[in-house]
Amino acid sequence: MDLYDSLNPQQCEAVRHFEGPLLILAGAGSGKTRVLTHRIARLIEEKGVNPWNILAITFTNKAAGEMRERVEQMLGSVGSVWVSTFHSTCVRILRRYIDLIGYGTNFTIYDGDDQKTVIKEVCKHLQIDTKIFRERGFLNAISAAKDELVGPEEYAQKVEGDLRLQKTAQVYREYQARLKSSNALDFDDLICKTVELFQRVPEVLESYQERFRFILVDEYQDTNMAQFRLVSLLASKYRNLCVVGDDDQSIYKFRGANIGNILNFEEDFPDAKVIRLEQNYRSTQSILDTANEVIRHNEGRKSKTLWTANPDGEKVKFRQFMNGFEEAEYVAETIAGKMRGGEWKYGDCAVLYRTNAQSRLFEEKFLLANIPYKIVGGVNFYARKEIKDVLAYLKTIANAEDDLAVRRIINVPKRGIGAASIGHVQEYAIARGIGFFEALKNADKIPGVGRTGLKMRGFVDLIRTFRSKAEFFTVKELIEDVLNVTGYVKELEAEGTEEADERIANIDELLNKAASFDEEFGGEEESGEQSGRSLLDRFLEEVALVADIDDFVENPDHVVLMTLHSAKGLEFPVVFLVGMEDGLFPSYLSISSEDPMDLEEERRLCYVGITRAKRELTLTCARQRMVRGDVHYNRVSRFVEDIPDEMLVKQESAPEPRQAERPARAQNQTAYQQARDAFRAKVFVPQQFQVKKARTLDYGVDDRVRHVKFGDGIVKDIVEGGRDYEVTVEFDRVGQKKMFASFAKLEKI
DNA sequence: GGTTGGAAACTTTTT
DNA sequence: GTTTCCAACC
Repeated sequence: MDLYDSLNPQQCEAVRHFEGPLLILAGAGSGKTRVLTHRIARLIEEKGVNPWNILAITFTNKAAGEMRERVEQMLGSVGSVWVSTFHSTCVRILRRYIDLIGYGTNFTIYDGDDQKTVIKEVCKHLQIDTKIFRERGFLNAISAAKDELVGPEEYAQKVEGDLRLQKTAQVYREYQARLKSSNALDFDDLICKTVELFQRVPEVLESYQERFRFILVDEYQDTNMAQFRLVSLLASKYRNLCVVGDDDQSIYKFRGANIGNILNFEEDFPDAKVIRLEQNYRSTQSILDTANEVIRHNEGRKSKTLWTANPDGEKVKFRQFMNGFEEAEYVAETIAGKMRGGEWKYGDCAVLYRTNAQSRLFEEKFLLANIPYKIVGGVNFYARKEIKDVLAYLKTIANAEDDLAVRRIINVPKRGIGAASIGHVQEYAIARGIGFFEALKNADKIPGVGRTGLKMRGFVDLIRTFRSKAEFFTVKELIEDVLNVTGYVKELEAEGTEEADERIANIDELLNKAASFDEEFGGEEESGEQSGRSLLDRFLEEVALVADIDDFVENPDHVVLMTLHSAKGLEFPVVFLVGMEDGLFPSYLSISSEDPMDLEEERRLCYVGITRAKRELTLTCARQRMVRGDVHYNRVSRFVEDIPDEMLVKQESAPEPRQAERPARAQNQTAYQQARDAFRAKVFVPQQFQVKKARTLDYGVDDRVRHVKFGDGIVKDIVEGGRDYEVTVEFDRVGQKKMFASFAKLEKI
């Protein structure tokens, strides 16, 4: 058996380890997935462990899918090895036993939007002024409490004395009560309700302990307290727990990840074996040196130094630009240049940034340069309005208790059921302690509803019809039927706007996903865990737990744009790490935070970014950047300053590639190039004005001037400011306006 | 009950 | 700069 041939000694040791706790500290690119898959293969093949007894947990579906695939490649089918994410593992357990702690097993899962809706209603109900107490704050606090396994009651006890926290406790309690009455769980609940189940019903815990005799956890540095407890409970009987992680890549503290879980593993499991994987197989020496220099500045880490047998490669490049436009343009042109060279494909390149908002500039430039690209993240596909609408129909059909879904679609498309009537029904429902849909059935008896009751009756019948069809329809057929009967797509078609077209395209995409789901699971005999659950239920569940990154496929030939967080676990030959500016990355919040750990987390994020690169890495930044409409002047990121000069190729922002290519372009001006030049002119003119400060004005007080948007008017006042003139104009049509001369481009008439 | 315009919030990262 | 939300009108 050549299981060990391709492994280095440390990897071998990790694979060979059989029973007892094992901590694998795996540096970036050190082949941890390979170790995990080999370990699973060895347990089954050499140690005769029943695949049924193995549980492998990851954070994303993508990681889970990859691992399953790789194990299958080694062993053939591994149908019964349980490889899945924390969240879907918990859902599978809860679908089976959650009735033991008072929920229905057909519970729905609320996403972030749903949570926000509930919080809003709670605030209204408790008469909390959301101008003073922000909804977001409540949600964060509740999520943090759940991460720590603190329930509403315990929370209320803990916060005595502090008014703000007491409000939070009130909101928490009401929020949780509403979720329960809707038979819904939020993401955090999935974990903590599973823990609660295990603690309250020892028999269930025991059965899973028996089943999962060997547990492997990936990305262990990102586990929070609740997840840690979950794993500990499961592993406490056989203690065959193998965790893999890298404290230097812990970047989810904001989400409750507790870096202590990995740093203290040896205390929690004193007999743990610890193995370090320090050989990197991914990057060149230059890239690795850079990464080591950056992360070296962090305190409180398990010391390790990555090394590689790979060649030095090219030095890491660093460039600073005047503004974000030039930065994006440089990246676009550099990528275009690489394509002409023939050595690289689009798919080899990735642009990584700190915040999603940065993607727009790159998107614009890539469009103009005809560079195929894909943006990962931003608005999750399943969070889009049209998708949520369709899914709300499906949820209503599947789970009558999901109030949120029912209320979402009761008037979509318009049925003449307005907010007032909905309010009456809801009051009725709350007063009687029944669900919203249940109340709807009695609509004609509810005071204040009046004739709308008839329309509500119609809606109830509609849903009933769908329900009976759902018994024998595939998911795709059901969605199509909903769209046809309700006229949802027709309404969009009638709009005829670009936006409506995009929504229709998204719905088509959803139909495709439904079709492939039907194909994959439709014919399948319902097996153990899933028995008694309809295809529709399972579809909704799958859809509730996917992240945008999960749909990311490596092969297609397009440049990928994503946040540093999304990029974790991925690798690319050519990486552009953009926006390396103090205030953006590290973020302003982390710089001004009292807790130095916040800055360390940003530095780890930077480390993650650098180590995504296999062959070439370019760091860029801009001197001035538009943030929320106004200009910020940023210094070069301190992380770049951490890197010794001699390790970087620094180039000042002289735009030589552009000049070099000009002549060629002039000869062969295509339509798109003209369009691009026009766009460039449009974009850059205001920038020039800004720099030039409009020294002289060709109009004065009392002159008549013309404005592009406001029309004609009379100049009332001109005030000289620091670097511009503030002009007050009395317009004929729109009245008095104040504006800056360099932006307003007023014309004397 | 629906439409529209203006104000306000947002931008750190997400299963 | 963009999106979301709410109030005032139709």
